[in-house]
Amino acid sequence: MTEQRKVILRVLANADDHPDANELYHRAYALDGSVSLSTVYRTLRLLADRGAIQRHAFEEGRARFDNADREHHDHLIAIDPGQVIEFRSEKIEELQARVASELGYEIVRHKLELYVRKSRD
Amino acid sequence: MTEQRKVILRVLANADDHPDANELYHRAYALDGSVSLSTVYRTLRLLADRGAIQRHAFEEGRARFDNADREHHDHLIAIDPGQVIEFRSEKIEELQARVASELGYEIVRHKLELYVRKSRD
DNA sequence: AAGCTAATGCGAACGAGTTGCAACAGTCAA
DNA sequence: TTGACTGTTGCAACTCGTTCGCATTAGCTT
Repeated sequence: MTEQRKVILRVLANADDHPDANELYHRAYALDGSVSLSTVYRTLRLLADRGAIQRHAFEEGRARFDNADREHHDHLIAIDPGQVIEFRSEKIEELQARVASELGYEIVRHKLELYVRKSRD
Repeated sequence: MTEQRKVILRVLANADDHPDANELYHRAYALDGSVSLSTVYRTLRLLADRGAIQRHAFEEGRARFDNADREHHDHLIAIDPGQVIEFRSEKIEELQARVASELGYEIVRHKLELYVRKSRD
């Protein structure tokens, strides 16, 4: 367990938003100037492969990350300011499982993303 | 309306799977050797911007396309053979709208992907 | 302290997608 | 039919996020 990994893990643990690799690199670099972007990518890949963190591929191209120790949630993505909000609907989860099972499948994982804008009223 | 665009449109119209840009390029090239990859990308972007076709960003990185003249549907993706099945659940659509509106948003578009495997029973 | 392995930083390479530019095709008016 | 104007094309060079090769270094073990 190297110093760089410790720093990256600390940054991840303290992140309550959904930072991308570059953002994580900058936060880690601020704590320890010996962290490189390659190491951030390598560590993220390692952790995601082991299921220790969650990798999200939203539509913007780059990947975003969050801790996987929390319970499953879906994402509501505001398109103008690029904000990401988490939510969870038991009913939707149930219905998804039903749809899959009616077609003869069981769900391994799923992704529900609502791209939204503030409703004006 | 140039010859190249006609060919690309024809290929898109005949595609009942979800091909990516490169696959579409090869299919178009087979019909007309004067089609280039740039033009495929440019045409896809044009059509997607106008809503004439649908761009899907699944987890593999590259984008896949299908005709948008059909009604909205979500995707059920079998992970071992890589098959993509379309479905639609009115109830899920409703619940999504409710979740968003409770948080003060309205849905612009959404994406629901169920990654599944055949259920053994 | 020595030695071995695994992790690091750097820069170069990757793949999907975009873009600048000069050449070209379509369309329309005369 | 010609010419001219506008939009589209192919090519190569580029971007951006991410990965990789490699020589160097850090972290454990004895």
